[in-house]
Formats: sequence, structure tokens, C-alpha cells
Amino acid sequence: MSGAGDATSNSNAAERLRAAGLRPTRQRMGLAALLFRHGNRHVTAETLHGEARAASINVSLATVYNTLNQFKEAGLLREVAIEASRTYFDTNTGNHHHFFVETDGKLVDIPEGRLEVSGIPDVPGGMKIGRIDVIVRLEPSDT
Amino acid sequence: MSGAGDATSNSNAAERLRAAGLRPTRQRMGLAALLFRHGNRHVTAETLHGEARAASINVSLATVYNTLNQFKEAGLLREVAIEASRTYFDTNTGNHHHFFVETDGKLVDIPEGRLEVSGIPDVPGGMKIGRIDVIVRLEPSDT
DNA sequence: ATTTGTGCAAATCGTTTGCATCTGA
DNA sequence: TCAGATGCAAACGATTTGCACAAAT
Repeated sequence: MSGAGDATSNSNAAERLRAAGLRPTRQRMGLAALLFRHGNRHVTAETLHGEARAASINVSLATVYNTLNQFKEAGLLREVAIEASRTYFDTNTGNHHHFFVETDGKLVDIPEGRLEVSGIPDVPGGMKIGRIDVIVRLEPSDT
Repeated sequence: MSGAGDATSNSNAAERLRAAGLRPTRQRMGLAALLFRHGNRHVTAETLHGEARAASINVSLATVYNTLNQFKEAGLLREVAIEASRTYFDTNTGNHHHFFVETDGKLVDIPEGRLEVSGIPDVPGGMKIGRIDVIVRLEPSDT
């Protein structure tokens, strides 16, 4: 939609953070810039920390963790449960699903609308569906 | 199918373990008895360890972890990715899906056959679908 | 000035592993 | 006997937290 990395996007990022009830600090702005710059992304704390270092954004790993969780709580990110002991965050907070390539730990969006789940049994009493996660796990086909 | 807990089930358990290439040791037999006694179950290492203690089956937590992983590798169990930092194992190794109640961390099977996923986009080149995991996350409906 | 955020390192949590001991075949 | 299993505690990797310092309003 909009470009990022210029003065405009800086104020956008600041706005976005403010709207989410988060102070637009240097590190949050920096991380937001990385996260929301190129469309939908999937990161772990470590990969994002790596990118930040590469981009000369000075943040500690702990702050990256904290920031990702804050962003998640603020609805700017979504957590994706793929495998125990590695937490993935997705900048696409919409209702969509994922391909997951087990061999290299890569996550790819399946756009909203295409994929459908049908035949869900009755939900246990007093409960309602909060969200449906579909993970299509891929492996090499040696074709 | 068959009852468990008697001499017959002991030999069944032993057979099952042997068939999987695992020595039928006291602790593996004990854990298998707990796991495969009442139909399909979902456990974590901690819950199973707790059950073992309660049943006076003397196993260390480390052995429970190791055993669960061996059972998984042997195809007796399946791992379910629900949330980072807690690994769930499912005694139902068939092709089925899950309800997950976030509020109390409880997992419920959705039997094979009912639920269907359609509209999966083309898989990236050289890849094939290994498995599809559907997790229907439930929350209280306050009805 | 006051409040909130950050860095660092230590603490924690779930999980794995090394090694001496024990046990099933 | 002897390979393979177990227990324990220490090691581990990912994540969180406590506290002194720094920055935003």
C-alpha cells in the first residue's frame, strides 16, 4: 500500500504505535519499520534481532521479545503456533492460514478466502470458536 | 477395543513395544499402560509424569520425556503443536484434528472424516503436503 | 520532573544430555 | 554377560524479569 522508510512512514509508525497505546520510542519505531515495511512477514525474536543489528538499530534481544509481545497484545502482530520451543510472529493479523516448510522452518501465508474448513462438529457447551488455525506442513517431493 | 491393566494387556503392551523396536522395560510398560489404557489421550511430559507418580510407577521426568519422544519416533504417538513452550502428545496417530480450549489448556479430538479442508493453493515447487493440522481454538461464550 | 522503556545479566521454564548404575534379553 | 535403559543433576535454549540507567512526555 504505502512506502516505508521515509519521513511519512516514520510519522505513520508513530501514529500506529500511539494508537495502540504504545510510546513511539526509538527501538519500537525501528522494529516496527522492519516488521511492517515489506508487506506480511514472519519473524522470531532471534531473526528480528538479527535484522535489527544488521540495520544498525540498537536493541537488546530482551527488548525484542518484550516488543514482539507488546505488539501482539496491541493487535499489531499475531502469534503462530508451529512447533514447541520456537515462537513465530506474523504481521498479517487477518484471518488466514499457513504453509510451513519443516525442512527449513519457513512459513508462508495462505491468503484469506481461498482455503476453507468445513464439517466442524458442534462445539462443547458454553464454548464458541475463537479462531481456526490451519497449518499445511510441506516436505520435499523429490520430483 | 481391548481392556487394559490385566495380564493380557501387559503382553499386548510388550508386543506393541517390541514391534516398535523398543525393549519392553518396566517404565515403558507403565507409561504405555497409562497412555493407551482409556482410548485417545493428550498428555504433556509433566501431566504424564504426575500420573505415573500417582500410579506408583517409578519414573523420572527425564525418562518420561525420553519415552514420549521414543514413542513419537516409533509412531505410537503424535506431537501436536498448540502453543510454544508446551509440547502435547496425542495417542491418536491417525489423521484427525483438534479443539483447543485456551482457557484451560485442554485438547479434544475432532474425529477423522468429519472435518474437511478445501481450497488449498498450489504447493510451492518441489514440495508436497506432509500433513495438515487444524486447530479450532475455543473460548467461553458466556451464553 | 515524572513516567515509561531499555539494557544487561541473572533467573526461569521446559526440555535434553552425560555419566554412573541398573536391568532385560 | 552386555547392550540398552534409567536416574539424577547439570547443561541447554528460548523466553522473562529485576534493577539501575536513559529517554519520552
